[in-house]
Amino acid sequence: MARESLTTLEHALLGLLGMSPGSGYDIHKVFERTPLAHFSSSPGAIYPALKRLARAGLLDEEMDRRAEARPRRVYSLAEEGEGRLEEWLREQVTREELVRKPGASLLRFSLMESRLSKAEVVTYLRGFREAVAAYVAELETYREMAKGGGLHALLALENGIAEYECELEWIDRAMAAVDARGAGHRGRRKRR
Amino acid sequence: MARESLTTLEHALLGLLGMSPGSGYDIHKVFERTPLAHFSSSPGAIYPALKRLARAGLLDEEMDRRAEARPRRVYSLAEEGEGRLEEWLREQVTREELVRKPGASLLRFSLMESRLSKAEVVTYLRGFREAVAAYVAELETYREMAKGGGLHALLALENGIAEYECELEWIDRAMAAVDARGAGHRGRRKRR
DNA sequence: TAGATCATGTAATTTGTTACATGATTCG
DNA sequence: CGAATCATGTAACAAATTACATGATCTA
Repeated sequence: MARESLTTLEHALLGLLGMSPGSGYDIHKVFERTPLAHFSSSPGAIYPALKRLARAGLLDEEMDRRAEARPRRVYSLAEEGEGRLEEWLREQVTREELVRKPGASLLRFSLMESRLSKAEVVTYLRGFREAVAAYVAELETYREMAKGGGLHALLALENGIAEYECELEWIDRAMAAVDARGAGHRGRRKRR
Repeated sequence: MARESLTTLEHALLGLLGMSPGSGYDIHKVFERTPLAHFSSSPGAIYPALKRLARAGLLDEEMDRRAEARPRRVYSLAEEGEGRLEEWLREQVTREELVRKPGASLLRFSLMESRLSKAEVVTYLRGFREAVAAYVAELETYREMAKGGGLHALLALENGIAEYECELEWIDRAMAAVDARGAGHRGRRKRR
């Protein structure tokens, strides 16, 4: 059992349920009504994923039968799940992830706040920055080639470059913001 | 047969083969070596998709057996495929597409150059701009909410806002560039 | 009290991923 | 002449989408 690696959706579920336990419908609402919306809120994706994670021992499943209502299955992060989650949170941003899983790097950033130390967060952002900068450089090399092609192709390429440059600026702001804050939640202020 | 709507990959295949016919491996190379890389270059995605499109009558499949080499199946855009492609190219950008299919709106832009008139392109960009602006406005409303949450959540939200604002700037530049060029390829300079 | 929407899912189908298979050609 | 890489796929499997199903509770 237990596929080696989890999907982005599964990681998102671990992260969200790690913040506060909830049911499939709670997750559905988050995906429906917050900017996390690029995940599908379709039940056919969420419920089976929760079940998979529970079967794999990464989530605890608990039946909630207060009162009259239909019983709801409430999921919370199991210990093994914490391990897997933090392992994922510590993964560096790669070119591959940048290109093939847009949003994943940012998702990881937004879920690491309470689980990684400030130093780790800064390291993560530094790696993020490097990966983006390298990709921008790669895209620049296409520019000459694209000049031979059509106008739209060139513009589309420039869209990509601009987008990632904008990401770079954000990363710098984010580093400053993280830095400005005192020692992180898990930062364990230097003893005494 | 013929599912109602095509996937983004299938639309991309129609667009690429509409520019110049080619084999599955040619497509693979494009996805592998150009910034179109967010499509999977895996043969398991490409070859079946080509077959589907050929079966549906949107692509023409032709066996190329020059000389010694293994025969390659060369695909080109069929007439029905042109219709479907142009139909898709004329679709407006929606919030849904922006959120759930990142990259699709830009792909459409880059494939419409030789098939839509300059006026249509400008209209498309105008719609694109509106959709992005509306989405930025939507994200702004979350900002207040996010202040209650953690720092990372707020930063992630601001990343989204910054990214789409950057997209707005690009759209303006693109409109200017398209406009600056003479009457478009399909623009049929005013008679005489 | 009828209709919406909350809350929970299941099932059929399609798509995409990963891994494998195969033969030709080019490179060291 | 052996290894890489070009070029073509197939097969098994996992995952996501779409559509359906069901009952409770709120609301006009």
